[in-house]
Amino acid sequence: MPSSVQNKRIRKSPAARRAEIVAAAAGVALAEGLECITLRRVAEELDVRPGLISHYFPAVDDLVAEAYGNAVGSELDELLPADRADATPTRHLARFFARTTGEAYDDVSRLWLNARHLSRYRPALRDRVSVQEDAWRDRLEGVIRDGVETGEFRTEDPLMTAIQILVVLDGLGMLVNNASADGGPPAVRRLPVTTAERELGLPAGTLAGAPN
Amino acid sequence: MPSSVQNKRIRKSPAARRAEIVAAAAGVALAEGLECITLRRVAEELDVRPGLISHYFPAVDDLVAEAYGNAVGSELDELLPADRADATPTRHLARFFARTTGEAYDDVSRLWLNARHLSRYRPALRDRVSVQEDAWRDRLEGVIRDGVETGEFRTEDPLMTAIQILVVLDGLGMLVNNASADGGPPAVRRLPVTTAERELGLPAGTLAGAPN
DNA sequence: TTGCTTATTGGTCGCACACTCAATAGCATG
DNA sequence: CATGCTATTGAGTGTGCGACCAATAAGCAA
Repeated sequence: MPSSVQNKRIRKSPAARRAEIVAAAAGVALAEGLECITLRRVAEELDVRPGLISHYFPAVDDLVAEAYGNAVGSELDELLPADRADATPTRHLARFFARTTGEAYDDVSRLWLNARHLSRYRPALRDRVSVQEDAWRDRLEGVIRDGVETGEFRTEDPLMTAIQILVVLDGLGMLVNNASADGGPPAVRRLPVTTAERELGLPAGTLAGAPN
Repeated sequence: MPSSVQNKRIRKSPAARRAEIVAAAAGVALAEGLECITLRRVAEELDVRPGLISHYFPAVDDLVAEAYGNAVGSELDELLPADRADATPTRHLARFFARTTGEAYDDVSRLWLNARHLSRYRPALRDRVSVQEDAWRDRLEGVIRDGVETGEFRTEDPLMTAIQILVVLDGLGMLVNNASADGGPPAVRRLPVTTAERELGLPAGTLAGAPN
């Protein structure tokens, strides 16, 4: 008897099952895109019947929004941990750029691009994107503000600087599905770092390394 | 008898009909998005039967790519006319930014965003996006290069400058479906102009006006 | 006017989707 | 061990999509 067939029902607590569903949907979103979050696809992922997904998310749009928020939210925690007690703002920013420049970040770029486009048609998702946009901007602004206080950075408007960095990052992210092979010449890939160093009054190369 | 019902067939030359179909699809793409280019939707637009669209475009993906190329290509001609014999590079750039900053440009921003995401799934579209990307970059680089020659602009690397401007423009375009109301504070909306003036060694405000 | 080429139609097929709901069966509780 | 709650299933509905193809008629040429 093939072990892949699930002949016995597995009954879980609503909270656990719901979390499981969101996690599976987030995985699909990152790997294949938000429009691949379908009742059938997510159900298959968890080896349950599509009706069960509908039971927890009567409107699939809400699952899409939730999955997006989950994926992007935990990525932010990875990128700019909320409790940054141990390292300097400079090291935090360097870590930020090290990760956002890596190829592993492409899936995240794709997800942002995906979500920003799909927002056009799905109100629930649009709201979530706004929330995450604010969260990313606030978190980055916080780091910059800290750096200004310690004297590591120099900028008159931390918020504007944060926005500027994110705009450049988004602009490069637009190319992720397209850029011939590697994503263009190195000078282009380093545009976000260059922008940050310029706007923060840092010598070139300060944020380029790859610390812990 | 209602005039809206088409009881008599209208037979056109293949070239004319094909152009008509592409134009209609481009309109749908700009107004509603590339995923709304369906056999049924385009046929309705032209008051013909869906089968006719299939006849001219056996694979709908090719029509999508063609419609995108048509819309974005003619927008580029509007933005940066190929034969720029009459005005200075500065005036051309000012015109460029005047239009790209206007609200009327939002549909174009949406289309770029749309196309860049959809490229993930549709190879034909992906190729077209690459072509248009190159065209926009080359055209902008040309204007910058001219300006450097006349001494109006000052930059060591016209290509890199062009890319930088387009990246910022794309980054702002990411917000088009989302940005609360107007698209953020004025300082943010002017980011592309600010970037251009900085990178071209121009005094602030040089490119901000709205010439012819 | 007649005939012929072919642009255009009308109808159909199969697929994937979200959503609904009564029936079923895990499993905790007593 | 028996029972009740409810998580889970299975089956079905309706919609919109791309693709396919034989039949039809527009309009040019003879």
